Formats: sequence, structure tokens, C-alpha cells
Amino acid sequence: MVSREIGYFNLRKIMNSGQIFRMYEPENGRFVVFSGNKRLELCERTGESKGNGYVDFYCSQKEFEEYWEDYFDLKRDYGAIVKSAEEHCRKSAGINEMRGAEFLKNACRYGADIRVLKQNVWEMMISFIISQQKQIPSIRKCIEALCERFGEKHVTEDMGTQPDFWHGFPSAEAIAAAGPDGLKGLSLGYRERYIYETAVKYLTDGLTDETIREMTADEAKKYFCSFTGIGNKVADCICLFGAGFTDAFPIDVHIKDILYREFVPYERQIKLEKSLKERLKTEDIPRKKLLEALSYRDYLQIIDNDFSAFNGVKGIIQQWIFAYEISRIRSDDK
DNA sequence: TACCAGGATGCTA
DNA sequence: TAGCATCATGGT
Repeated sequence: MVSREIGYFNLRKIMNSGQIFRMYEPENGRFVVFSGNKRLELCERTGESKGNGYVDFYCSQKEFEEYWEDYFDLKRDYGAIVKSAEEHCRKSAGINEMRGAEFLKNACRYGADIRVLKQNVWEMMISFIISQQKQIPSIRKCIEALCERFGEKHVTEDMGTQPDFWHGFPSAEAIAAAGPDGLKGLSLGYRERYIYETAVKYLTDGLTDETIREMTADEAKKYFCSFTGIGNKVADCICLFGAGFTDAFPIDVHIKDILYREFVPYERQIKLEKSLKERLKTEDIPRKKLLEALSYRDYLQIIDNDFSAFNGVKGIIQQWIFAYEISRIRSDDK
């Protein structure tokens, strides 16, 4: 076991932040993480100094240093990111009707202990292909079903409250070998073809995490987009959560909502809404339609304008505002 | 029943 | 390049 005192680290928030789908909390404060063909148990304990806590990693020192330390992004100084975010919010308060700075400040307070995980590229490709047009619980179910059918079976070493076996994430070979119809019955819908064709191309190209690391962020994103079923959003998720490009900024419906609501000046919002009402000849504009009134380029422009202070770690800020947003939606549901 | 989900694709103009 | 319909499936 490896025990570390770590600041800015909250496993429950990481688990619920939407970046990882194979993480569970079988008992209060005890977590299990699956990555490829690895499995890790962790426990959180309250630390002596404020903001820090002890975390027990149930693995060898070697495995911790070779894999999990980078996986949990533990070498990065998250305190420095928080400090720069606070400074940015303080400076920009008053600009853009204060909404953006205020939202960002609250999002950073909520999300600062969410580490952006460095998972593996292949697992992120398939996981985020599955994620499209699905809710997070449904994504988890599909991925787990995929693992059960195609993943390598492992025996759990410490027999006890846990099931005595688990499955790793399936390899591209296993999925490709199953053929075009091999994915049926997993509730994947139209994504079956995307996953199968991605597995075949992945093998044909001989893709590895190492070849991606030799690319620039732009090259990697462009390359991921050449797979059927991977567009801008999914490619950015792979870049951020799998390839370690921390400037990648996935734009999904929640991020669009945030950018529109908090960062588009009221004057522009009024104009957009007015023209949309005239065009659609109705006063009742669905939120989705409103968010589509801005193009992908428009959203990129907003990010360029309002997040340039975070160059180098923009993706981490994205994850914090995303997690903050979905936590608010979830508490609204209650 | 209708609508939505951490979207992508293919067609049309 | 933008706008639009369509793509399965499960959940509310």
C-alpha cells in the first residue's frame, strides 16, 4: 500500500465529474478504479492540514510511480491553478456584467479538488464514442456490458465483500475479431458501427499512446476526427482525458449552455433571441435551438476571449465548470 | 406521449 | 459553410 497526503483531491467528485465511467464507491470512502487491465482500490482519510487528506493506494510503490501517480495527475500543482483562477476572476470582475467571473469563481471553488485523469487513448476513444446522445448512467452500463463481453477476465486477489472477478477494458483486437455484428445486444444502437470501424482502423493504423504523444494537440485532434463516429467534441475528450493535452476544451450541450448563459453579453443574447423568434415565428424557443444559434466557431471564439488566461490548463478549467454545472443540475433534480 | 441525452454523419443549398 | 434530418436506446 502507498499512503500519500494530497491536496486538492476528492475522489467522490472525480468519480462524478463525467470524465471517468469505470469508478465506483462500494463503501463510504472506499473507491475502486478500473483502467485498461488495471484495477485499484483507494481510501480517503482526513488529513491534519486544511484542504489536504491522506489517500491510501492499494498497490505497490512501483505500480504507483509507474502508473497511478500520472493517472491521477498528482505531479501537477493544482494550488497554482486555483491561485491564478482567483487572480483572473478578481481582475475580470466587472467585465461582461460580472457573470462570467462570478461563475468561474464558484466553479473553481467547487471543482478545484477534481484532478483531470490521464486515462488511456483507446479506452477514451470507445468510451466517448459511446457517450454521444447518452446520459452518464447509461454510458456506464454500456461500457460495463462491453467489458463483460469482450474484456479480459481477472480474479480479485482479496476475496471478501467484492465480487471475485472483474473484467478489463476490451482490446481493439477483441472487438475487431467479433465482426460487424459482434456488438449487438449491448444497447449501443447506431454506435455499434462506429465502435467496430474504430477498432479496425485503430489496428490498421497501429495506433499507440506513444504515437499520439509525438503529435501536437492540433494534429492529434485532427487525427482522432478521421475515425468514423468521432467529431470535435469526442476528439477533445480523448485529447484531454486520454492523451494528456490539457488545453483541449470539449464543447458539449452543458458547456454551450454555460458559455451562452454566462459569457455572451446580454445585448447579443437579446439580438439572437429576437431574430430566432422571428425566424421560427414563435415566442417559445427551445433551449437547444437557442444554443444552436451560435456556431462552433462562435463558441471557440468565446473560449479564446474568456479563457486565454488559462492557456496550458484550459481543459482543467473546462472540467471544473462542467462538473460544477452538472452538480447544480443534479441538486436541482432533488 | 414527447422529449432529451458529455454528438456525428450525410445531404442540400 | 451553415442548416437540417436522421441515426438507436433508455430514461423521465
